[in-house]
Amino acid sequence: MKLRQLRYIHEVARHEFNITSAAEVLFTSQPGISKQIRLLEEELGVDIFQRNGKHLTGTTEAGERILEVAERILFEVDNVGRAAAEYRQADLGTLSIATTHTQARYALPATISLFKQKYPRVSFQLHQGAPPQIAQWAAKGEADFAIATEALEHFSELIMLPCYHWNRCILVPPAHPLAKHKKLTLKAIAEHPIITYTFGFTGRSILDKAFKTQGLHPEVVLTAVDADVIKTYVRLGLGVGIIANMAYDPVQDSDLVALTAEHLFESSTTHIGFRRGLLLRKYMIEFMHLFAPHLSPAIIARAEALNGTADHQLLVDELWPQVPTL
Amino acid sequence: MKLRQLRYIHEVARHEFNITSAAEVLFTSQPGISKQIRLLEEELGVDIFQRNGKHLTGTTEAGERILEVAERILFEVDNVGRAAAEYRQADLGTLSIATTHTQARYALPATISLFKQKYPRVSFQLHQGAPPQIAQWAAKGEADFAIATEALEHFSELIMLPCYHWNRCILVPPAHPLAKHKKLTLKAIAEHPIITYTFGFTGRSILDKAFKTQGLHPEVVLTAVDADVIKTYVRLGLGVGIIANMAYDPVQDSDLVALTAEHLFESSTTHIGFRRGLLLRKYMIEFMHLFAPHLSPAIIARAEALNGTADHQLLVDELWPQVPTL
DNA sequence: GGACGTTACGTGCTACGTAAGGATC
DNA sequence: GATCCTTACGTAGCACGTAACGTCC
Repeated sequence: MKLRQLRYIHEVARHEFNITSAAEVLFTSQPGISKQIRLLEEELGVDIFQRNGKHLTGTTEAGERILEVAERILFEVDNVGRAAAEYRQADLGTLSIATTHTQARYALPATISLFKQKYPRVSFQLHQGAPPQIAQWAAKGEADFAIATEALEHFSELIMLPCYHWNRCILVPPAHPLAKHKKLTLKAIAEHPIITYTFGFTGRSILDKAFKTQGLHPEVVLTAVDADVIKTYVRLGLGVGIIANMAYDPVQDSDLVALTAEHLFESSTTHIGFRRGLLLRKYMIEFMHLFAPHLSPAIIARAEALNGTADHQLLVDELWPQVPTL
Repeated sequence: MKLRQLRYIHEVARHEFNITSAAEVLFTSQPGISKQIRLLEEELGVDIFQRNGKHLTGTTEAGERILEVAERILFEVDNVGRAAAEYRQADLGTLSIATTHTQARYALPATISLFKQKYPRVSFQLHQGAPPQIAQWAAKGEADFAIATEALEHFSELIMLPCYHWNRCILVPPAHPLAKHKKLTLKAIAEHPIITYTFGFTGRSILDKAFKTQGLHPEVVLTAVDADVIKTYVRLGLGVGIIANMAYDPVQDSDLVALTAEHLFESSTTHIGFRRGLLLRKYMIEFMHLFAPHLSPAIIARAEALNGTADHQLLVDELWPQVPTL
């Protein structure tokens, strides 16, 4: 068994069992891959791929399991590279973050700016996506970190740490009747058309829960992935915006009125997640610390050591009071 | 990076950084290993081993981390082999169990006998050792299963499942004053010299705790790893034996009197543990099931999926009532 | 001086790419 | 007919073993 063979079967599986396109990505010849796959199958004594004549159509049951393990091996091989890079040049490397619009636009810029200043030689990548996709990127090792408020908790491959709590505000044009309210209620809000986040984004689930528990059924006229779109339609008078606090900019959004809604909704918590077993470079730890100061290197090391065991929740509970609220 | 190179550095590290002896074990030449190590270090851009002139003296800091990851890779490579073997010939393979004397002598024979009958083509190995060593064997992948009552809980690399609860009995010669007691007390026992298990074996810690909480300090005149030695000295009249229930054989030990001590001591629980991420062959799952019938394939699959996460304890709690008492 | 690691060198294996052949859709 | 995989074959690189050399203790 060779690492090369594992790379080949992995890439072929990723390319819907098309050897030709896998060969292109791997910068090698198609017959080479074909041959190596055969050799591996021969060595292991089982077929990995199902074949229809000469065409690969899928994996065998054995292949399924072999591919899972192969994926872990390739991930660990990357870890060897990271470990070596750390001691070769600690300030050189890559940092790939998968996150949502809200984080990328409002929460991360300050941290990234600081980070780039401190680690100019780290090649920084930011990938924007929907929460489930973000989680998957991190789980598959295609991104180092996932930063999001939703959908991370169901990936047992990810080690999750709380970064900050936040809540929402209500956004209306100055002339809107709600703008005069001293103390908003859910009932008052629910009487107007609502513009807020798409389901599955930026704590939308908590928002729905709040209305539901009071038996309210507001009319949501528009949902968007990002606050900028929401603001645009609030400006057009289409409805009342409900956005994350940090998405309201007192200067740029001075033509809108923001009313606190912290007493109306349970706060949400944004988490950072990384794949179990990911070898964390020093600059990665530093990045987490910059983004969430309570995540000290020592705390992160503990989270790594616990590695998702039963005690992880204890660590999070211990950490909880220190998590800042935005 | 090649798998071969990882095997080389792993084996060299295991052989106290002696390339020559590693070469012997790997059935290859010493210069070959030397060369490959150099190539790997060159490729990674860091030294893995510390050198004093031409002699290897230890690992570098980077090497330490690289070796850790390499070890995991090699373990996963074995998993690929296991996965393939499973589908090639499901009833062919090896099963290596690390356990203590007590388990090997009293708890396991019945299961092993059944297992060998059902899987005659599985090469079965049993390694006896002290609990910490057993745990380490399983954690390092040198044994598939660890079965013991003590010292397994502190290895986070192991997934542990409860097999059975058991308690102790008091063993005395027929003429001994305790033999007439209707209902034994700790105090009565503590007045006699005690012969029992060595600390760290077979639930010894629970035994000590029971006496301690009553403020009793019995004189332990002899400790042994196994009940056979204990019985021998009880027969010689050296003291009162305290052994595991299952170690008393009514036929063979008919010259001794066994008095139940279940009301005196907290019961102990024997666990089976396997390394996280170990690819379990069907016959391995079957073995666990034979040994502990409540460990059904479905339960084991759940334990595997939880993989030591926070929910593992919940599974164990759920399982607890079904764990038999011997 | 003995054990150990490295360098040098010749050999054989093997992974590769190109080209040709066959199967599938 | 286009796409895709396999077989065939020549080539280049590389890992290996032996032998010779240098180094450490």
